[in-house]
Amino acid sequence: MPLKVYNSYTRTKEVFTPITPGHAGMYVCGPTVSGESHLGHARPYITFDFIYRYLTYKGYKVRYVRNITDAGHFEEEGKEAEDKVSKKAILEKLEPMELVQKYTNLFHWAMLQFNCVEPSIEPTATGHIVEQISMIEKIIAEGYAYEVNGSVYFDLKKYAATHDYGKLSGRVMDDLLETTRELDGQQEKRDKADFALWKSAALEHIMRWKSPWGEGFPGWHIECSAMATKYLGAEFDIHGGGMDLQFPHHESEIAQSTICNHHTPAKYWIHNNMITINGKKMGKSYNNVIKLTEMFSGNHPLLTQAFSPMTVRFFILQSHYRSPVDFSSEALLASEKALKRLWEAYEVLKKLPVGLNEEAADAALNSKVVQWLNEFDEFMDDDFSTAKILANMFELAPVINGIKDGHIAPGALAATTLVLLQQQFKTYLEDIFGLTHTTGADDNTLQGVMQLLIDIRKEAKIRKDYSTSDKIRKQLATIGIELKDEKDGSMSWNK
RNA sequence: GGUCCUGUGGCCGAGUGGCUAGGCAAAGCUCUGCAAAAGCUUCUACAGCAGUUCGAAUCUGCUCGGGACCUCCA
Repeated sequence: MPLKVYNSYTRTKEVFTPITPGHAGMYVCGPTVSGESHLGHARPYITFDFIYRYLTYKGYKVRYVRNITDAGHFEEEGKEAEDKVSKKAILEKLEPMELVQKYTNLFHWAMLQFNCVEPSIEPTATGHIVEQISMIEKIIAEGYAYEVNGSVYFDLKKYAATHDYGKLSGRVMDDLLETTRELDGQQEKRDKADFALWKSAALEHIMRWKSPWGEGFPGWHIECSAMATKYLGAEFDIHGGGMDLQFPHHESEIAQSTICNHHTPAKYWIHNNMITINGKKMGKSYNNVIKLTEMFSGNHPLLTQAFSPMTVRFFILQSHYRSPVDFSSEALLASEKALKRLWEAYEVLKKLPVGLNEEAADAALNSKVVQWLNEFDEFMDDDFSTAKILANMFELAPVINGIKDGHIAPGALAATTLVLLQQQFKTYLEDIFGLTHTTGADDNTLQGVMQLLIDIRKEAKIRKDYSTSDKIRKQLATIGIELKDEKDGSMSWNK
């Protein structure tokens, strides 16, 4: 079955055909480490994590490059161009690199919480100044950039005359010339829409590098182009990022790389939609940011409780990556419960004994189960429809529980079907969706203690000493261990 | 103002022109010492108006609402 992905560049679903058979190169715009990661950041990195995992599952050897932007952003503040990192560093009284390290560490910590696989290469902008400078030199040599007062700008008008600038973001060049806001250095540009490749550094600027045009720092867009080119080549398979990066970031990347490498950089552009909060995009300018640390601790006015990283991950998986997702405590709570239910079914499934019956006693149920399972790949191949797979899993959960509880005969499903069921759940929940849960089952000490408590409780129940049996169950619940009486008189527990 | 997306049951969310998405919440029942869990059942929606069609949540038009981008942004 071929994998189909929605390509933002062509606005259609296309069959994924990698440039080099068996290999896939993917570049995803990483975070700007001038602040703490928030819930909004969770979306792209979880999205591209399951995309990465799925490509790997499909047998591709994937090179996943995700950068760290630790230099070079411009921000209008009054009339001066500023470097975001430098500015924050002054505020926090830290060395710029100290600040960058701090937020990089926090970002890595968050990714670990979300169980995101580390990228193959995680290049930093500051580590690739040389590459960026040489790329700018090439663009100048090609005649598409010009230097003014130590800054270098991309000549957009010249580019747009022969290239389709605005195709990715659906923009018309003439509109851009009218609407582009006044930015610092506007008067030295040939055209308002021209963007900076290199920016001359004012005296107070801390982060600065020597260049053929004097001391300065790189423009925002050039870093991604330079690093993507270096590690993935002039043309690579997938370029990903949030939808809000389409313009101007990705549009500009296309322009730079096309001139420099004589080739459009990426074959497929994949963009995830935003997380909104009460219908509004989460962002500093809206003052509605929930940091990930706040998410996990529940320490935020908009949160009624703490939500675990896996709940957030599951929440994101429950909707399509190209749909906007509206956050609320209520929605998160629903996800938390849903995940718990699904995971418990999965734990049950792992323990179901596989019989030897080749034939299914219940042929209708068997074929339905097989169909639901086969649809997993089908849905994923159709532009990563994770929500539909989860829906199927919830169809299967009653079947699993039914077998355990005896509502469904043990031989209802063929042995091969049960094995397939176990495999698919493991593959999708753990390997592709990247969900984890520590049950405590791997902790031998805890196992022993629990067995002891279960034995005591069983004895109490036989004596009809319900105050003791209830006490054990209640006390365990307060420390987060749930004890269940099974239908056959046994007891099970989970953390 | 320009460009584009979107409006699904109490809430969150899938959705191909015709066939029950799913989850959460709620109600009833079964099981159980009690509970939890689980199972079964119920709740059948598609902003409004008009059109195309044998048939539309799905296509077209208009109206109303929400959002994104146009500026740093995941």
